[in-house]
Amino acid sequence: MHRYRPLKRSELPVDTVKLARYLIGKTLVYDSAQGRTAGRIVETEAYVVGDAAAHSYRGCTPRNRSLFLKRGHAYVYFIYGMWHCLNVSGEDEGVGAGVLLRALEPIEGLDLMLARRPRARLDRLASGPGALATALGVDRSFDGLDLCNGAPLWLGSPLKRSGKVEIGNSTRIGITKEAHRLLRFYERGNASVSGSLRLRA
DNA sequence: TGCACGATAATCT
DNA sequence: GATTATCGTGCAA
Repeated sequence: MHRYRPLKRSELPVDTVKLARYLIGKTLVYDSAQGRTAGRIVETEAYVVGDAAAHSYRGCTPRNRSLFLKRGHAYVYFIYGMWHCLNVSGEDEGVGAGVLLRALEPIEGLDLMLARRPRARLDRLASGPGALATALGVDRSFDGLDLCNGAPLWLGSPLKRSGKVEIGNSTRIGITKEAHRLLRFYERGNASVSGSLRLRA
């Protein structure tokens, strides 16, 4: 069995950038009707206050209101007509900012993830934000969910693991505005980080 | 390994 | 009507 426990909201750093870095190495668990899928978070991006690339930049709208919930809530949006992306709100209530979860290293429920993404290699089942949401079965119905309050989708403590984990820092992927900002965090060398070799070095 | 490209729909202006 | 925080395929090297 794997040993991890739900994180309390009080354990989450209050600043969105700190939260993005903090979440690397933590776990994300979804207890669905079909069973549990879980993974180790290996790639995140921060979308901060005053950031033109952030969905919250133009203020609160019906679509992005979950980003304005206090830290630890899910913001799920649909993009490119095909994919869902899962974010964690990062600030106090009324402040719009969040962390995009970009990749997981699969830990539990690999068979279930594979059923949801039949063509994926095992270490790439949840590599990339759209793939991550698909592998877990996350969609818009999860929008606004509190991830720190006993919901079936939750953030968990890290697994014990030997060796030191180095956290890399780079520009964010797939954006045009504020493209120079170093707000992407990832576990160096982990095969489940999205993209090519260069992006996980 | 590294590009280009097409599929596809909600949201906001 | 423009925009978009993507993925998988296909082809070149």
